[in-house]
Amino acid sequence: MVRAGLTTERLVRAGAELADEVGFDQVTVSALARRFDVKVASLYSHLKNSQDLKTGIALLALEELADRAADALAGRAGKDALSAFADVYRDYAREHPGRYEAARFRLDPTAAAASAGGRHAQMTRAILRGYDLTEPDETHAVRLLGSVFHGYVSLETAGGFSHSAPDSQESWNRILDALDALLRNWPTP
Amino acid sequence: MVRAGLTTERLVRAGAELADEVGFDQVTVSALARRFDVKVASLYSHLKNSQDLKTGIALLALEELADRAADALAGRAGKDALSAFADVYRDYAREHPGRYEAARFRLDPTAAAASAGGRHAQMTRAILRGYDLTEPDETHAVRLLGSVFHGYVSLETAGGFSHSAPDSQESWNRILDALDALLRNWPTP
DNA sequence: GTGTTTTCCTAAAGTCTTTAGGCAAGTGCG
DNA sequence: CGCACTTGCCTAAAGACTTTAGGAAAACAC
Repeated sequence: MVRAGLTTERLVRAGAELADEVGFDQVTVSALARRFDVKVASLYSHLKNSQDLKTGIALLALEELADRAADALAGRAGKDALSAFADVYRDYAREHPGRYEAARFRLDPTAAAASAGGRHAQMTRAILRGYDLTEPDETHAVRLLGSVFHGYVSLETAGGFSHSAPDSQESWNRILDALDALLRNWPTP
Repeated sequence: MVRAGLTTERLVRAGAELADEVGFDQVTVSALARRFDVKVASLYSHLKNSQDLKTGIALLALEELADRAADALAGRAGKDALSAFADVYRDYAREHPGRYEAARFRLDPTAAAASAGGRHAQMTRAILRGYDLTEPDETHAVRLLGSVFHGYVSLETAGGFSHSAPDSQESWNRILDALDALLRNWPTP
């Protein structure tokens, strides 16, 4: 019989597509096998288990997101960099909801260390270099930005801001304005 | 044989406890049946299905959270109200991680309408009455606060801020200071 | 006390995960 | 080229969860 040409790489990539189509939590080894028209057990030569597949998708998503962010940041600073960076997250979540969910998947410490998580933190710090913050305020600000971006995107994706005025896009713009103002004027107690 | 005295109410309540112990996504009709020492099929007289159970837990969590927030807000205004409100979310998530996850569960529109979601939005608006914001800025600010609180709590719960200085509690305090300053000084383009 | 309703049960089918062991398709070496 | 070897996909099977159908006994109503 003709072989399907499975590899871990291809499986993870297809898993990511599947996630975008049906949701990350609906990604299943069985569904993936169906997609390749192959028996379920065959996938276990390439994947340790179901968790392994999900971890793979999460790592892929974090990588892609970091790549896009790095691109967006090139040649920008200040508010410009802040907006571009934030938009990368929001756009990615809208284009690839399943992958975005995956990026929020709780990784075990080993996987987390090997992930692009560090790049994300570094880039956030790079943006803050356009503002006059010193430690520990810079770290507080990193955490604030992470919270706002993740929080907004996840509420928006969950449908929180649809069906009500004003438009979500407008809130997003004004929130970025507000964050810029805040960072330029970070309060000292 | 002696009856177990199951009711939807008791099942949902036990489901919430289970969620706090093993995580919301590990809450299963089977596990719940074991907890009541009863056969699985018996639960289906009280629950439409597994989704129904999860929705019930989500509604319970939203209710509890709204009750706590209402208590915390009583007699407070301004920064004081802001901090108290924010702490309710954070503390609840730390005390009841499973329930908090449940509160983030995507409800179908019918359940969402019947949920305490509206109370949460109303209370956020009440806090903002202590600041000088007019529409549509008030709505933008509601969305910002929701994003920060949800985002911070969910990153913190996922372990994002542990094992690194400064202490998460300190970031939380400084972020609340920053939000207070921002709301007192909301930028107009 | 009889009749009705409610509560829990047994049984069964469908899905997903994961492991064990097998045959055949590709690969490498003489 | 032909052979052994490795790898890739298969069949088989067991265990867990979900959900439905239909039955028996407990609780209740009069």
